[in-house]
Amino acid sequence: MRIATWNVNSLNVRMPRIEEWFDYAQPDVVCMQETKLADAAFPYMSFEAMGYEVVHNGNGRWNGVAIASRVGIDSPVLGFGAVDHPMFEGDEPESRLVAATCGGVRVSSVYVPNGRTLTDPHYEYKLRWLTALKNEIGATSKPDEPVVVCGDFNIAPEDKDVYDPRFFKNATHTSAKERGALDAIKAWGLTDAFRTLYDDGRLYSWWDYRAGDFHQGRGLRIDLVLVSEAIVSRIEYALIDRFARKGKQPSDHAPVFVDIDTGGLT
DNA sequence: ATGCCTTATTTCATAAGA
Repeated sequence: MRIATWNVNSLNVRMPRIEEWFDYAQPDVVCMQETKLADAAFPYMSFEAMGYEVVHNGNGRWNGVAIASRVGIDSPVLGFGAVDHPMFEGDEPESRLVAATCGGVRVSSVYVPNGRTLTDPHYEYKLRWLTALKNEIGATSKPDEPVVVCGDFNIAPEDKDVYDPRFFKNATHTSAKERGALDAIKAWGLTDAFRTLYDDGRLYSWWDYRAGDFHQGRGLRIDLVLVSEAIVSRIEYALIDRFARKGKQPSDHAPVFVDIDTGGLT
């Protein structure tokens, strides 16, 4: 089973690139983030035409997460179901989490809040959100089950996941508290699947649109596929597909996918 | 080894992204 995560940065704008990518990458499950759509506006028929079912959690202009699957979508849950969602400024809950069982694997598509700066209220919100995610996973799954939590974490796990650690020292996406919150999620029983196959730096999943950052190798690895132990032993291949970051109207994120042998899981 | 910000909306300006 090929499972991917991709921050598409507007599904409307990206649909041609998404259809291109589905066609040549042939993913079985794709977790998308930043669809920037309300549920009613989601182009379900376009995905059906490609052979995918979709569950989407979106309420409009910002955020929005989805799971597209051609191996089934069972028991979908939109947002935080098992624990109170982390409210921010009294607003409606933001659309940053959706989960479903696909091909015998419990899959979550997550879009972790950006945090903005270390002194911005959104930074504390980001930390609260990560704690809520950890609690949600713990309340809905067991570590010995096949679990995949993937998405845009807005955290670079290590300095080698950052093009210039000096620039990002004590900054959002790299701070000790953020990495600690990610480590707490991993400590439940999840492993960064990409890092089981690749040790090198400069393997980024996001590059700023500005200043030719992509072409000059200035990026961050912030899109992660976290997998439980039952999945780690089944990893066959993984890749960050930089091709999808090139060309006409790309997202600023590249898709990341992991191939796992699901024989016997379903 | 590719092309020098992009997106949506409360649109000709602003907020957000990471």
